[in-house]
Amino acid sequence: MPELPEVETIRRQLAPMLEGRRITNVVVTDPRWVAPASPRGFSNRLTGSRIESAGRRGKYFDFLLDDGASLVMHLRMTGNLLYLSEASATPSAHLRGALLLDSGAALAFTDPRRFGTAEVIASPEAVDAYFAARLGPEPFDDDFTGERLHRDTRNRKTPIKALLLDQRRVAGIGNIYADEALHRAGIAPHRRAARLTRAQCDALRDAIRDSLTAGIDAKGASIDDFRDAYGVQGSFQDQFLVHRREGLPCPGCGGPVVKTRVAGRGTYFCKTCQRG
DNA sequence: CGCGCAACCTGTCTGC
DNA sequence: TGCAGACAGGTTGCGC
Repeated sequence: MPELPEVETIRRQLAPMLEGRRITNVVVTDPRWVAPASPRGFSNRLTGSRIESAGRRGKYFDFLLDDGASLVMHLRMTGNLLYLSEASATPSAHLRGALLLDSGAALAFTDPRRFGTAEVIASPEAVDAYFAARLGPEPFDDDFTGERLHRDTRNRKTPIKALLLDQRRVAGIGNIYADEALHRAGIAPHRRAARLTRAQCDALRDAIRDSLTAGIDAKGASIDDFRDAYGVQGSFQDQFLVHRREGLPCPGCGGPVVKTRVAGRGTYFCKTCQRG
């Protein structure tokens, strides 16, 4: 579910509601959500802080606090972050924790599969180090170029799809947008990265941006669990070119989309349009 | 270092 | 209907 467009959709909705608000209480209903911190320690650390901004890096939320620390969250597979204008409306199903705000609203984290995380990172420098260790360039930043992608693929025999899923190469792409971008670029997902030409890397860079932009415009893809900050489904799943479309016609040639397995993930592509 | 894969969890769907 | 097994959008750590 939550790849860059889904996280960005929520971030855009939350930013105006959270910025300038003070956290009046924090409830942790699943200790795993904040581990290795303790629920009490997590709650005490955040209570009284003001949220300065709602940022994003890759698939991570980065809520900057007034003391320079950041509250960093990740939805992993099935997490949802819901904005509730009335704190009393906090959902009970799969609730992992909630922040109560001085506006009377609440931010609730739900997650059936319990992979999602929340943690406080003490300083801007520590946040930079945290992301630098895990994430490559943002797909829309100037330093993510076809040239860079070409350089990063040299001597790499891993399938290009596996490389796109590696967050240190480029941040924010997951299984959905990897399939969609590779189709747009006409590249087979199992193609060895080192075999891509410079022109293909240029095309792939553009295809990644186009796929992510389309996803953001559609307010994300809701295959199953994903909801935006107001509990509403996205619509990008209705525009998928190949992902989850096994046996359905390829929008490029009309031939059947095939399902295979690449990098351990369910992978969808068109054998005719993706020969590169 | 590069790569593949299991593990972390729960829910849902498929096939017998 | 019941049940075992496969599979699901992500990330990390381990073994080779």
